[in-house]
Amino acid sequence: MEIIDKWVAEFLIRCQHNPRVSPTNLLSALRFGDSGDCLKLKVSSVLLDLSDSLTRGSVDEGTLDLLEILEKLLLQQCSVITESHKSAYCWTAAECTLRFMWPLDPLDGLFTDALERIWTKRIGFLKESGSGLVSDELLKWEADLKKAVEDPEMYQRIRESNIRYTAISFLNQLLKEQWGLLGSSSLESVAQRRFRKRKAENNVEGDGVRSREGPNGVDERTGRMETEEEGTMGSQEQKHESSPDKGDKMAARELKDYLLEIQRQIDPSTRQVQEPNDAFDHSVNVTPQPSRVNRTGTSGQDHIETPDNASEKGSSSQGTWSGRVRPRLSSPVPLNVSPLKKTNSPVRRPKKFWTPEEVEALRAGVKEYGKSWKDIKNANPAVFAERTEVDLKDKWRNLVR
DNA sequence: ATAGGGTTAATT
DNA sequence: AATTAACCCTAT
Repeated sequence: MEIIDKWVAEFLIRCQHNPRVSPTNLLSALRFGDSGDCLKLKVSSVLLDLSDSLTRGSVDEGTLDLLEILEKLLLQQCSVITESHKSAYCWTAAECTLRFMWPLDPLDGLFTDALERIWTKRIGFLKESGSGLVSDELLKWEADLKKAVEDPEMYQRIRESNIRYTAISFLNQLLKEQWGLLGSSSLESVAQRRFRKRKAENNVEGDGVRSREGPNGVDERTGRMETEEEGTMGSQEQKHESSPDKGDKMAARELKDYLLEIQRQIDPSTRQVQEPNDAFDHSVNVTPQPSRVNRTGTSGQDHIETPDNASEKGSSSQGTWSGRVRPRLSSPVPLNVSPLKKTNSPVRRPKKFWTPEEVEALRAGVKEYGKSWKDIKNANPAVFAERTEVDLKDKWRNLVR
């Protein structure tokens, strides 16, 4: 797996909140192994998984797994284990046990099984391996829970307490801390470094290098690309306040190129059959159809919210990837928002006839929701995976005719 | 997001 | 040439 793939994956994990791109799809598509590299990527994905399970409202033994994995990764990174991490683990373990304390008598249900599985085996293993997650708090819980087997009063007290809330609070705190500790993604860091360098070069050579702007003066913002990271470029100067966002624009555009490309590979709904005029030799077949890439907001961090213009043709952006081999992904067709040429639809979506199932689902949908095509589509996402809301509307128009 | 007019390609 | 299904474009 190329390093740039890892970076892009990491970047996506950190900033994407596009529901159409499932992280599990992403990670399996990129297949990274067990090696000690790309730690940031792995940490990011574990955090994302934790985040996901929290939004699903599940605090279970899978959460314990994730916390243990996270500890290993952080140790490889030579980070310290934070208090929130320990507390989150401790309270999650307690919550996992509490879940089996529904019978009134401790010996009735699966409580003793859970005690054995979680506290004796799992945490026993942690103790053996000298894990930092074994805190005093955890040991106290272990003692209390084991005592509860024989002490009905203790059992009742624990049984009625709200452990879950505390566990979730600590998990949230842990997530917040860890995302913060990660800082900029590798991709962003390199992009920053590159455009800084370019800015420096441009300032040395005078004007000249400026590639022209699109016909419609682009108005793009690039969010917080300026956050600092490891001082690898210490000697590069800091003093160029003039034209501060020029480099930002170019870097953002490069990032966006990558994101569009990789998103097309990952997101099946933007993938189509092989284009006959495809001039590239890469193995993946991706129909260039930028207008179809659905970009839902990226939660405040808008690195890539750039209304594109047609000016980024090959020759003008020469310096961009100089000296670096662009990975095997093909170049996306530039989004064309030029006022002169309003139609920029290189290909028409291949015609696909409606199946009886789809028609039936549409009929039922209209019956239930009326002409709320969006609702109908959302009600049966699987059936209508290949249909847009407009498709539904058009089909209905045909049906009632 | 939806409605409605327009286009494309297949079928008659 | 007319009809039709699916798809595209744009104004609201």
